[in-house]
Amino acid sequence: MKPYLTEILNKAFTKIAGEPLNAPINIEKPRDASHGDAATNLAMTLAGRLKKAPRKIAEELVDALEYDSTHITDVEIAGPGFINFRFADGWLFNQLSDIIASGSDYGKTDGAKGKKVLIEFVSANPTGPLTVGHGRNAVLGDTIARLLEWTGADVQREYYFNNAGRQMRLLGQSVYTRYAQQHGVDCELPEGGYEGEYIGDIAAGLKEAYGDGLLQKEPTDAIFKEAAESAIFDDIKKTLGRMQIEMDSYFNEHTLYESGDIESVVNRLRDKDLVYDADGAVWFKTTEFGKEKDTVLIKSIGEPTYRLPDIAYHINKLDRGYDLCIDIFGADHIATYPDVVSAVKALGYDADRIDVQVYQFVSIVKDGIPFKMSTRKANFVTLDELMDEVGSDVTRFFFLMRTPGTHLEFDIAEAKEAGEKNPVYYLQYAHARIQSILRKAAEEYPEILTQDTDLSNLTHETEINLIKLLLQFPETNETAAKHREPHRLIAYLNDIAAQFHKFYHDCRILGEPANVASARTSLLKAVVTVMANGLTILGISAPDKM
RNA sequence: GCGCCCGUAGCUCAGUUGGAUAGAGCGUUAGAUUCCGGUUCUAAAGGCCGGGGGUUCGACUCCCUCCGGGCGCACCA
Repeated sequence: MKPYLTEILNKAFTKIAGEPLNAPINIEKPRDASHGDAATNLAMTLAGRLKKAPRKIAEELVDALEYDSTHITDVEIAGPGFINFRFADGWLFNQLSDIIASGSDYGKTDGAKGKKVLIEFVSANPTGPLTVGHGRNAVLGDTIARLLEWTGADVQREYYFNNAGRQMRLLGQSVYTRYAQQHGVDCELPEGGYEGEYIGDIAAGLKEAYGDGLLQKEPTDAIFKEAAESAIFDDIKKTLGRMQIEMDSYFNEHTLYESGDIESVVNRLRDKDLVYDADGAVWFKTTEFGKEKDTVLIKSIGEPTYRLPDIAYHINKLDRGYDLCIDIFGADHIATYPDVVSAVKALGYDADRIDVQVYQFVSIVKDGIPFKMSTRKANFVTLDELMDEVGSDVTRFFFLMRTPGTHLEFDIAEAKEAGEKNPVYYLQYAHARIQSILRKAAEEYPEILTQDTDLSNLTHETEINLIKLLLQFPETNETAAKHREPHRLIAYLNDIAAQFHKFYHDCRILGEPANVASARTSLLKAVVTVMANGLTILGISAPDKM
């Protein structure tokens, strides 16, 4: 409907102004249904350009407006100069048929068609199981990816990790310690070593495979680190799988060294006179980009800081030809990405192709008290533990229901008892209930499966409102994808469920005349389509029975 | 001290690129339905949108300032 309204408004403008508009027209759904189904503020925005009162412009526009009465039944001017439109029922019925015909494709748009997108998320180093803290990142990243896919983008999910460095060294040594202890050797974890039980499990695995054959090895021997990395990564992938998340690629930071990308970035920045040596270290002139201090890229001991591979990684992604590279970052990384953007820009890339989404931290409340999680100290709640309690659907829903930009207080106890009172059930229940009605309707009215349905039997206000709501699904997906905010979709599905229940209350199917039952059944097919498609985007199941 | 995020109903939160009378859920109160599926619906009460300035036809939304909370400001990742 929007393209149509835009078209007729453009024509009307040309008629009254003698020139084309050449400006976007804002069309939105009024908050108050009494203001119609769509409204534009065009007359108000034109007040300056035409040097006339908004209401006067609105009158001229409406006089000049030519519209198809099978689409629109009413046009009126209201308030300071809004032009309100009311849709024709016949048009709504046609749209409803389209929804049913589109089925599992309904809601897909071409807003991001042809775009190659790489979305990097999770990216936890393999030092331990994924925790509730990683959950928000993982679920947000995956759901944003799904939203972009529904708007036509070609999306690649990538997990970036680093299996070198101090933390991984400590991890290997910790495995050695447990391995030795399991053979009766009296030794202790290195300072800052990993205390989690899973370290013992990995050690036990080595014991089973090699007996005591590894006791002679040094604690720093690669075999311990590699065993740990492999076991932990298997776990991480399993956990992600339980959450319906599958990565397309895993990118090891190390490859940036092997390929020479790291060196190349430093040299290219040096060529631009943005890098210099001082105090034995290599510095990036971030003061050129408005920062108070320059930033170390390579420490005096010759090891790069994490910023350097970060920059190289982003250059690498852009060189791989993605139109858009999205990063899902926790709030603690908020200060680092400006450096990456600065470097990328300085090297001649379009920084708009990098989109960093920062979400606020999840604070954990366990047994009524907040506590700080630490992977090293084994003081955490794993995602697996959480899913054992509440399942994948509730877990995903919990992380998605709020704006990414605000803090999420995750009360473990509340999530565990969430069960029946959790809002996700409101959506799933609506879906299951509709499926049940459809099953019963098919039994009672076998003829509606074969006959054409006359949708004009949908006359109740609740029915019409429901159709109008269903039609907002594609736009909701567009908006949610554009803003990278899945919670908008949740809010919409909530509206759908509520509006359906209103319908359920007002309009019956079983026991009604066949023509009415048939039309209402069609309506419910469309509702169930939107609900199922919406839940699919969220990665949440849409059960037929509960 | 500097930078970023947040402050909306008793609680948890929405609020589309600045739009018309600021919404929902939970909780409270009063009703309806007892049904096609137990988790349903309707209504009421509840608000100086943290405070104060500014921008304009119009501000929860944009700018400035103050207050309050969180996070980040390493030759750690």
